Amino acid sequence: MTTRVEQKERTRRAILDAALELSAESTLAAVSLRQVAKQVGIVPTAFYRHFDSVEALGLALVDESFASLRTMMRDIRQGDPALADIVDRSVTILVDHVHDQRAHFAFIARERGAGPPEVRAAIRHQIELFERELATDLARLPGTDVWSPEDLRVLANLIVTAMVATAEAILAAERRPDVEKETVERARTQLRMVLVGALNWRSQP
Amino acid sequence: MTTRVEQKERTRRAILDAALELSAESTLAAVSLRQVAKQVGIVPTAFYRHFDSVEALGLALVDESFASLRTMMRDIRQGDPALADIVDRSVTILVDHVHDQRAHFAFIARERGAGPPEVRAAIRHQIELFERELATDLARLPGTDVWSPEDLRVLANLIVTAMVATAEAILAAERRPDVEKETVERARTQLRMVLVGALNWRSQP
DNA sequence: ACATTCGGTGAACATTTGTACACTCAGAGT
DNA sequence: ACTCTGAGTGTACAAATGTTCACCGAATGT
Repeated sequence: MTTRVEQKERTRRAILDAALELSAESTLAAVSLRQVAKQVGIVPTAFYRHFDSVEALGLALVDESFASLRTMMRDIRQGDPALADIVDRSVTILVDHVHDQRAHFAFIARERGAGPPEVRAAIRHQIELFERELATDLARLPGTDVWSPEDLRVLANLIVTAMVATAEAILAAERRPDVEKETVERARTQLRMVLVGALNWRSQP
Repeated sequence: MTTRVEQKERTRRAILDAALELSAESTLAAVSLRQVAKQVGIVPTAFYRHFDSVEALGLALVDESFASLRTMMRDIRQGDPALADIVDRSVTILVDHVHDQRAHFAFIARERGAGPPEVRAAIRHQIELFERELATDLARLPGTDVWSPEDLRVLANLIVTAMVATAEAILAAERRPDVEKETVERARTQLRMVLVGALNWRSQP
């Protein structure tokens, strides 16, 4: 026995999952409404009961994907800041979440560059918000009080860029643990390099 | 008066340009053979005289795009290494080339994440080669003699990642000089931060 | 001068696409 | 009990897709 809203939500989920899966080969822009419908097991026209278009579907997926990203961010904040192993912990959490939310991360990585303009813009905006949050987090770290707000934003941007690249590399590593381990180790080293740079910032020209 | 090979080459170019332009809205994966043909002004079947498929076209575009990237790399190498303003010069050259080869850079940025798997792989490979070249360049800089080859690769990867992100940001800035200027300034600062980190590397834990 | 090569043509095809429209029929509100 | 709402159905159609095939005609090699 199923209530009406339950059933609708279930179908909606099925559509989202189908789109996630189908877009994995290339792009959401290359996914047709009919493909999604077939995969879900509904008739094409029923799609419109849930989304106005495939693009609207894409925007919903962006929301969903970044919601899981925020969960990750919360996890990272969860620990003692100013801890020595903050780098290791952050990278580990990132890796775990990429494994956990593989489809979502892959979706963002793909649609960030390709994908309908609106979707692209939405992703860009979310990443920017992300950077801002990281910047305020960094401001709470000891030793950053001599930093200008702009430099903090610049640093946050660099870190986010590196982490996005790391996530993409992990996705590309697919099921090769050795490659992945190398990627993770690289990310840790890079973060440390950046931190060394940060700590010595403004002490030289 | 046109020789036969000339005419063929001209049509080939027209196809490449059309694909570059059409794929700018979303992705090459979403571009149909017929769209390309129509844009070029040839009949769909004539397309096959030049490429086996749209994917093959994509691979050709990857080659072309990276050829122009190598030109840029050569320009950067052209100057006195170990120069103090090496950062400024490199960033300036990057910006110029992004403007000059806008379509190619945009193509790579898009198809790197989306696009047919083969195209993705080709781009990934080229970027890796790029990293390697940068690593050997870095090895020639003074002060890097205490670095391990692995750390050099890691550093090169970080720099390339940041530069790719910078190029993407410049493309996203479109025709807004203020945003672009900010982006460029950010890239310079980031490179300096990374260099500060690099110079102090191994001198701390 | 003549035969050949080959880039481009044009018709034809089976599929797939997005969307419109009228419909059913079970759960929800009264 | 009775109506109403709305998710999902089924049919239909014009448009666009990739690929095939036979064909043309001008530049090319001999």
